Parts: sequence; C-alpha cells; structure tokens
Amino acid sequence: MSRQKPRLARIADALGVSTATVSNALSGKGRVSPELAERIRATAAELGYVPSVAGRALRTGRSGVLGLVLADISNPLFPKLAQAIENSAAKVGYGILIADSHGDVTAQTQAIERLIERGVDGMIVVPRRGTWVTGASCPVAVIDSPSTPGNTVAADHWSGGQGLGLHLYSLGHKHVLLLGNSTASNVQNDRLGGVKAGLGSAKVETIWIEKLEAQSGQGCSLGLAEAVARGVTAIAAISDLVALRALTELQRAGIAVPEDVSVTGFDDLIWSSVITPGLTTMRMDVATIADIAIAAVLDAINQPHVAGSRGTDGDTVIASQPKVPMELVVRQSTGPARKSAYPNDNKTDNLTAGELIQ
Amino acid sequence: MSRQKPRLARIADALGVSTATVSNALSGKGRVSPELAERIRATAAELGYVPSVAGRALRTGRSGVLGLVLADISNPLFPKLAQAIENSAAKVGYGILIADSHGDVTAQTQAIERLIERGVDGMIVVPRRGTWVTGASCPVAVIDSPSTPGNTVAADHWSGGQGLGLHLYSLGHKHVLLLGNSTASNVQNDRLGGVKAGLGSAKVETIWIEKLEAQSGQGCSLGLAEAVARGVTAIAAISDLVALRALTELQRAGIAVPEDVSVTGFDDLIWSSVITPGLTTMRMDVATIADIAIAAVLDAINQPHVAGSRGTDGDTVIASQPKVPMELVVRQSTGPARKSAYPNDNKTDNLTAGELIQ
DNA sequence: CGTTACCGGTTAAACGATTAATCACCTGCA
DNA sequence: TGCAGGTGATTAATCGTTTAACCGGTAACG
Repeated sequence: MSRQKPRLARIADALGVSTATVSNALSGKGRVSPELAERIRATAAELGYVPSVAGRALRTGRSGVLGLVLADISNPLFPKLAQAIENSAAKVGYGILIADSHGDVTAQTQAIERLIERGVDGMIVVPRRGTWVTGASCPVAVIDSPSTPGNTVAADHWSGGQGLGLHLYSLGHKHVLLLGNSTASNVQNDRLGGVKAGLGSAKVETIWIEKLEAQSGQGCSLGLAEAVARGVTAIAAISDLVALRALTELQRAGIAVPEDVSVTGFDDLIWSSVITPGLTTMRMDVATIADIAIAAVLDAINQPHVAGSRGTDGDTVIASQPKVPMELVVRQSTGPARKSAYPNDNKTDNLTAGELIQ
Repeated sequence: MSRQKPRLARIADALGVSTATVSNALSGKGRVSPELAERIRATAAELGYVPSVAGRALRTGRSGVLGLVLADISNPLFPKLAQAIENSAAKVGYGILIADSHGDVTAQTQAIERLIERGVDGMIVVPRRGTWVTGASCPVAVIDSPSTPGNTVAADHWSGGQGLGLHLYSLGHKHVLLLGNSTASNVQNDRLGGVKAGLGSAKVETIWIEKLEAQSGQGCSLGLAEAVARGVTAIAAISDLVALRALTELQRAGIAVPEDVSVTGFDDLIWSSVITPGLTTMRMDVATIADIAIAAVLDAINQPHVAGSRGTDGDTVIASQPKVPMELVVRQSTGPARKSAYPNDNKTDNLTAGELIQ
C-alpha cells in the first residue's frame, strides 16, 4: 500500500470539492455546511491525511515550534523542566526545539540564533545567572527568579526558603548553617534570604562553596563536622545536589541525620526520595511554571501587534502570575533539634548510636 | 531600522540578478561566476539574510529537524544524552525536537506521531525497555543495548560491566553483591552479566530491587548491612542512582565505604563526583554514541532510496559501529577488600573508625 | 418589486526557496 | 562561414496550505 502521502488536493478530488473548502472544513474557519464538513473530516481521516507543516508555515508565517534554551542541559533540574514544558507545549499544539548554551554567553547567543534560523515562533529561556537574553526577534519568556528584571515567571524561591526556615524553626533549630554556591545568583540569594526570614531569631551562618573551593580546591571538605561541633543543629543547602554532598560528608564523619543534625535541600530531584534518610526539600511546581511561560509566549505571538515597535524587539514577555508557590516535602532528613551539645557529651549519644543499627 | 526580513528576492533585486542565481550562489550548487557569487554572499551577509526554513522545506521536502523521543525525560541520564545529541545534530545543521513518552507504549506512539506530523526527517529513540518502535514513516535510530534486536548504537554495557568486575576482582573482592532493578531490561542484564564475567571465580549474589520492593514496599531497606555481615565486601549497583541508595543506606548503618565495603555504579551522573566518598562508576561515551546515531540517521535520509520499499517502512537504521566502549572512572568508593569478617570482629575495626574522623 | 444580506462554496494569489529547462553569448574548430 | 559545445545567467514551474476576493442563488425586507 505505498500510496503517496495525501495532500489537501487529494481529499478535495475524492469529494469533488475545492482545496479551499477542505482547508476551511478542517480548520473550522471558513463557511462550510456541517454535513460536508463532516464528510471531509471522514475522508481526511480515512486517507490518513497529515497536513504539511512546511506548507502551512510558509503561508501563515508560523512554524508551530517554540525554542527551549537552557544554560546548561546537564543541570539536574532540567529533565523535569523540559518534560513539563514539552507537555505544556504539546497541549496547545506546539513543538519544542532544544538548544544548549553550554553555560557561556556567546554560546547562548549562538544557540538563540540557531533557533531563530529554524523559524521558532517564540522561545523559553532559562538563562545562566547574570547572562542576558539578547537579540531574539521573537517573543521570549524567561524563567529565572522573581527578583530578576525581565523575568517572566519562576518559582517563588524566597517564600520557599521561608517555608523551609519555618519548618526548621518549628522543630526547635536555633543555630543553622546555610550552604550556598555563589552570591551572584538571584535564585540563591532569594532562597537563602527566605530561609533566614523563616528562621526568625535563630543564629545563622553561611558558607559559599564557590568561594571556599577557590581556596581549598574543588571537592574539598565543607567542614560540616566542625560546624556541628560548634553547635549547628541544622543545615539548609541551596539545592538537593549540595544537600547530598553535605549529607554524605556528614554520614562519612559518623554524624547521624537527622538525630544529630537536620539537612534540607531545594528542588526535589529524583534521588531525594531514594537516599537514606530521604531528603526534606522544597519542590517547585514545574508544571505550572511551564504552563504560564508557554501561555505568556503564545499570548505575545497571537498579539495582533503591539502598537509601538514592529519587530517585537527581543523584549521578554510578561506573565499574568510571575511567582509560583513552592511545596514543602518533608522526609526523614529533618527532625527536632538535639538539646545537648555535640560531640563533647558522648554519653546519651549512645542511644542515637543504638538507633543507627535498627 | 525596521526593515522587513529580507528574502531571496530582496538580495536579488539589490544586485539586479535573479533569485535563482542567488540561490545557486548561496548553496554553491549551480553555475555562478566566482566573483558574482562573492558579491552575492557579501550583500546577503550585509542585509542579514536568513533563509526561510519553511520555504526550503516545502520545496525540498526536508525539514532539517530530527526528533528525539525518550522513554522518560526525567531519567537522570537524559540531560547528558540530550546535550550530546543536540550538539551532534547542530554540527551537521540539524535541529532537535523533543518528545516525552512518559514511559508507556501508547504515549510513546503518540509522541512519535506528533514528531511525524511536525515533519521530522528522522528520529532518535531511546525506548522504554521492552517497548517497540512502531509506525514511524522515517528513518529511526534506536539507542538501547547492543543485545536488543533493532538497536542502532549503544554503549557496550557488557564490556563496561566486565571492566567494573575486573576492577573489583583486582582489588581482591571475592564476595560481591549485585544490585539490579528489573530482569526484563536488556541493558541491566548486559551490565550485570559483564560484571559477573569480570569477577571470574568470585562469589556473587544478586538482588533485584523491583522484586524486593513488590514484597517489602517502595523504598524499603535493601538489607545491605546483613549482606556485609555475611561476608560481602563489594556492591556493584546497576546505576549510580541505585549506588547512591546503597551508599547512603550503608553510611546510615555506620558501615564505612570503601573500608568495610566497596560500592560501584554506572553512568557517572552529575552527583557521582560531589558525594563523599566519590563514586567509582562506569561512564558511557554519550558524545560518540550521539555522533554515530545522528550519522546513521542522516545516511538513511540521504540514501537515494532503498531499492525495495518506497516508504522507508519504519525499519530502524543500522550504524557502522554498534558498540561504543565505556570508560571506568575510579574514585574513592572502591578500595581493597577487607580481610577480616564483619562485624563479628570489632577490634581492628577501630582503626577504620579512626579514619572516619579525619 | 427592487434592494440588500447571507449562504455555501470556488478562484486565484500569495508565502519563499529550489531546480530543471532554456537561452543568449562566446569560443574553438572544421 | 557554419556548427558544436561550454558558460553564466534567467525563466518558470513547483512544493502544500491559507485566505481575501468573488460569485450565483435564495431569502428577507422595506
């Protein structure tokens, strides 16, 4: 059955009507009698008609494809985000073309250019911190941080941090260590700022890992055992990845989580639930974020045309709801603050040691 | 400067030549005098000409886009793979359209259909184990496992496993626990089969997690402490994710890695290097795999047309080199097998406990 | 009864690039 | 001089869809 792939004309011929009528019937736009429309749909389905995107794109000037550019695809959060965006886009009939920007600005610009050449109708960009989206001649939605200018939509990192802070505070933690990577990131500042706010009067220290590693070398110890020794009862990490690093460093040092110290992360990555103890973390609602971002871009695309600039001059699109709440996921890595100092008193600790075995 | 986006005709007008000549000059195909070609290229660049993919696609029947369908985008290995494939495709001027198949077969079929409708020239599929690629009317490359029929290219999981087994064996491990998820996966069977082969005469036990969890519930203990107690000195996990689960379960139980037991994974995921101890693992060469897969698909696309079936009937494409070697990454999670039994002898163990502090 | 409005379609012109066919011109050779 | 052959460019058809414009016919309306 090697029939040629049917075009509009073939199904028009089969029914003795014009291609225009078929087009109208299938798109439901023009004026076609209901019964004819039905017959057309039927034969279209029967013949296995698949519209040619190329033909349509050429005529309408729309490709039906959006670009997704990510600062660094190897970011562990990317899979969930890509999945969510692809789903949201598919729901409204759009495809997603991916582009990796390897983290640096020139590559990001090139990636954006490639997408433009491919004729995307719009783009979703998750930029590298600090970098700026530039020179896109189509609507662009930016997913970064609510406190970043030009941001379209993002998780409410600050409130999320606050929720985590409150969680720890309500467990009685009065001395908390914060683990960040870089002070240059809005997302990170938002998150840790929120945590501090949630912790209220508790004592707070902060370690910036990038700075630490610049001195002590990549992958160096974070000195968590010492921190616990000087009274820290909880560690709030900027991400699950950092939390994991902290958790294993603590466990390796024989410090029990959560009995001796609680640990929290951010992102709810895939492994957070399979490790022991399960990681208490703050999850972002990627599905909602994706929906909003896609909707915002589509709005801009379908805008008759903004009065002023004709070129849609690379301005990033704005969304109805820029902040999306995060969700606290409580697992086993957080618990009540220990009362006793550590590890100076090695007597009652035996009962935690006992728990270790179970 | 809101000039209309220049078409071929505009640059033709600017030089007083025909569009055909411009097209020929830019593509280097027809006969154009060198100097005129140069002038054309110059003004094209000056005017910022960007060819319309829609127009070209309509005429040539090629979209310049490949589809990438993944069983489950949230697979932690996906970022690296997607990145590699996007890179390889970009090198040869192709774009990558993503599609998520949510793991189940119907969704996978739908995803493939969506890609076809979008007019992709070919596809790369990383199928869910067991599922079969069906009904694609374009060249398809499958990345799964060398032992899967229809596979185009994949990492040599068996040899990789063997390498891991040899590594452990050379460290003196004579009693090894293998951790798999499901016996239904070719990849997993290849990997563990290879490990066994590499371990030679060593004693080997295997735990299939899916089976275990069916009895004892999701996220249950894997009983690793007991395994160590009965003499296991090394644990080879089917993936880094499982290795991580094992590592934290061990650490939580106060068992030192690698002093008391060595742990290995597969994949070299992003976190493998940041945890303590760093995970010894087997990395697949995603870049090479991507290159080969892309090349195979492109070959099929550019094939004048296979003598027989006109429809390129969904047969998966074959590659020049179906197996790509894996690379052993040795970190701190593996070490010499302990000599003494465990934990029956709790005397010399103090020295490992001493090491814990450092 | 004449004018208007609508209804269910058809015609034909784009959209932008590629490419086979054609053509004018020049050179070389008999 | 006449003809074959090559060169550098043009002409025009084509890909498949959308859509503004048009059209004959009928019903409504003043």
